[in-house]
Amino acid sequence: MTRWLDDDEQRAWRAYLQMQNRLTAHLGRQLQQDSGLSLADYEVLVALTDADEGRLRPFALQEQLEWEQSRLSHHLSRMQRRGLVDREGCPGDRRGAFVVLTPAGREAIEAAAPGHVATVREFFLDQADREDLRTLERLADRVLRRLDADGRS
Amino acid sequence: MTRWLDDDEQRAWRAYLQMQNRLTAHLGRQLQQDSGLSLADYEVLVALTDADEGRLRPFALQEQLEWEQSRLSHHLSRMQRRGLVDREGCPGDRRGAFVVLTPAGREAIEAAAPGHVATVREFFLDQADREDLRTLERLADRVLRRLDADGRS
DNA sequence: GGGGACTTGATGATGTGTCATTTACGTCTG
DNA sequence: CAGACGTAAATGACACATCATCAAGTCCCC
Repeated sequence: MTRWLDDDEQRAWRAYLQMQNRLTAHLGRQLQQDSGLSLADYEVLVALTDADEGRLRPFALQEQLEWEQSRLSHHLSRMQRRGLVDREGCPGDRRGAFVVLTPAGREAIEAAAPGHVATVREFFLDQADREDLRTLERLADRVLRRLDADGRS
Repeated sequence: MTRWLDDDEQRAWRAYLQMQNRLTAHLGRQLQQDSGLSLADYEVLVALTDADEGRLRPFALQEQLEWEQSRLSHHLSRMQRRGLVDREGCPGDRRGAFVVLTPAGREAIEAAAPGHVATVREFFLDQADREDLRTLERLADRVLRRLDADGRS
């Protein structure tokens, strides 16, 4: 006997889904048009920028981004083709590799970040007060814990 | 002068992004594995099920789903190939067409829905109380209004 | 009723994500 | 040190999304 969603649940869930879809689409379009980067590119570049010397092992990047290994590999190939990152061999573990931020990659992320942050602020953060943010963070953390619990079983 | 995110904002935004990515991935995987449908398939089938006689004009479907026209067209082609929907000519407007739910499509959505709803409940709704849902809905509505305001300018 | 503008919808090219598999190297154990 | 097992990463096939463009029909106004 399925317990379907009641009206409150239905409205909240749909509103959430709609916000997710439209906000993500909007952020992606802004980034793409203003900087020629996708949201995925942006995430990769941010992670590399935060890393020491702009270099990371792919598997470290993978854990940080929570991407599938194969997705990362394909994406890095495309970014490499565009000159945003480069791959280097890893001394000491010859299976391994390093992903390195190129100068062009660093330029791209530095040019893109202000506009992206401004857009996140304008369309999301400015629509929420501190209390909303706390509630959202608490909810998200609980959902994530629930997902973790499931994955590890 | 970019105003970067402060700690509270950073944490909330990241938690939201992470929840979004992982929850969507989890829901998609559950649906795919248990029913052989993608989330996109599911949305299309739900819209058709709600429609009178399981038939809709593609452009009506498009507005309801808020998809790009081309995405819908491609997706319908794939679903048609799999026998989930069918296309029919539209009397009265010979440009137009109808998308029709096939018996197989109806079976698929009826088989998939209970599991999907249960998963949404287990991983999302059960992690929120009524107050959380109200807050989320209010926030989502405000973000959506902001997006609307931008689009129409 | 003829011609432009809009609407409905399909298509091809390209970039992206996932799954399954492969390659190559490391590690541990008998 | 040989073989089994595990780990790092790449690859190929396919499903999906987006963009630009096209084809065909409808609407409207002169």
